[in-house]
Amino acid sequence: MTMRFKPPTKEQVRQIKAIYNRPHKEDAINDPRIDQLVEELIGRVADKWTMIILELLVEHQQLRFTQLSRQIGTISQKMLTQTLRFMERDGLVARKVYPVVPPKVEYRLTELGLTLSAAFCGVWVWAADNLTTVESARKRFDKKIGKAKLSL
Amino acid sequence: MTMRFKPPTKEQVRQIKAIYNRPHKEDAINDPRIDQLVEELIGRVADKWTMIILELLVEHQQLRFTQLSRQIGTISQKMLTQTLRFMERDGLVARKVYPVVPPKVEYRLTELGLTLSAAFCGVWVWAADNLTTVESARKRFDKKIGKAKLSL
DNA sequence: ATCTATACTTACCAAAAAGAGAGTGATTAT
DNA sequence: ATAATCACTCTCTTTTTGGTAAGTATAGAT
Repeated sequence: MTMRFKPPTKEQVRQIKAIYNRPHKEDAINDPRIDQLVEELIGRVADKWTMIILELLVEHQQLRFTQLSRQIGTISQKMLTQTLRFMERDGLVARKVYPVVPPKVEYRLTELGLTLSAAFCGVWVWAADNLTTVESARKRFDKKIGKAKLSL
Repeated sequence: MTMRFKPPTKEQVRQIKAIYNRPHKEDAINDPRIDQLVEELIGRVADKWTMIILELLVEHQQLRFTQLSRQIGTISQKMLTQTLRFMERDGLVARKVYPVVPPKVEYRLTELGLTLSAAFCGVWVWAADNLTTVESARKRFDKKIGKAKLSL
């Protein structure tokens, strides 16, 4: 049984860094205490609204609060504010306030935000490539086991 | 103002696919209906427990229920079962049941699961590289705005 | 006869996250 | 005078999530 796909090797890590045009810090990869922080960071950053906002700002360069709200359509003001605040705090978006009335605030990605969207590219590609695989796996599972088993 | 970091280009996407050793399906990238599914899939897959289990199974090849439970330490049985079920349904882990008593069940990653862990590699690398950047951004924000602003 | 081990399932409950909707404050348009 | 715009904030309610603790089935060990 040959394995066509393997977990990422150090060489892959190096190549990925090269694609994103970032210097290779050997030690950061092996530091164990980083794991927890990385996990927390990914948890924060890999949520629905954050990813949508990231995509929209990559596409449009800069958007105002209501423009974002309208583009997303289903987000509540509360969630939009909250998500933008967190992203701002993490240094992913920059907030530019114009002292006019009615108020005007523009959001754009920082360089860090842009690199994050680039980093997500791999996952995005994976998801796009494996959509049908996952869907058929689900169908197979549901047929065999029944959906009831999933709601605990 | 030169921009050192840019969002992923088509060429980057191609290179990433090459690293993960997968064929390049041009059309999948531009299909709009994919966005939603990708988002849902990432939301499912980018949660705390899923990522931890993914990492553990990459490292240990196969583990039994209680072994996973002990390795993680803080997970409840309920969450472990639930997460494993979802991963199985999505075709990320394979479940091997030995018909013995007391029961014995082994979990291992499928090929799909392995490719997912590889795809997350880019995000992992990003998080590891930008940990300090994010942390100092947070400090700066908290000093200027005050933490109170984040709890809505 | 009782205890242990395994891989769960079920019912219940608390906490956290998210949505709905009204309010704010200043200014320009009607 | 009234309404509309914008970027929020605040409160209240609903939904979702996750933890706890108990139960199940069966075989072998003590």
